[in-house]
Amino acid sequence: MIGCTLVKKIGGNKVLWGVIVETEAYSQKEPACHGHKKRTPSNQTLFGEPGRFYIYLTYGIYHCVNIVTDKSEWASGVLLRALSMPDEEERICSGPGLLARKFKLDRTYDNRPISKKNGLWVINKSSSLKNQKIVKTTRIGISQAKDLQWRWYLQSSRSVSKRAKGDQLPSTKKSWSPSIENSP
DNA sequence: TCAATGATTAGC
DNA sequence: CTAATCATTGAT
Repeated sequence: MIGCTLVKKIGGNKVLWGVIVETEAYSQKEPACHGHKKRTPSNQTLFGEPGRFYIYLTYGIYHCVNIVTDKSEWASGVLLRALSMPDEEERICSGPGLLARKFKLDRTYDNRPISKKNGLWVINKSSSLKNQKIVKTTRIGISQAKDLQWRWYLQSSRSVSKRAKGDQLPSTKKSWSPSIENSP
């Protein structure tokens, strides 16, 4: 999903968009996944059709946006952790809660299929990241299965929420940011 | 390190 | 029913 553009329709003919630069994977087979134990009304979207948004409230304050993956009856998804937005919006979506806040996404968007018709969709623009390095590392903010390296981020992006140990973006090097190429 | 904040769940 | 937990964030 890294390099894909998340797009939300806002009002008549305007859209809000940003490029996904950080993600995490979750699977029923490991204990950090919401669907690891059992299917409930709150996590059922995760067990449903792939290609839908799974959105939940966390810590009472923030929402997190996921894309359901794999197959029905098997809980798995990708958490969108950070977006890079055009121009002056740098680091405004650097964390899953901030991302959901900026795009005003909540439970009303839960279980919606990814589609332009529904006002929230994703476009594959990952070819714009040609020759760009993707860092693979451990997930953040979980208490179980901390060892799995199921977090990925675009090394050259300043919008990544938290960098892996030892991975500092040199101030001399120009960071990656979205261009017209990534626009919907 | 810790508080804010509320839905959800484990346990009785 | 109650207490603990939680895929977070921002401030210290």
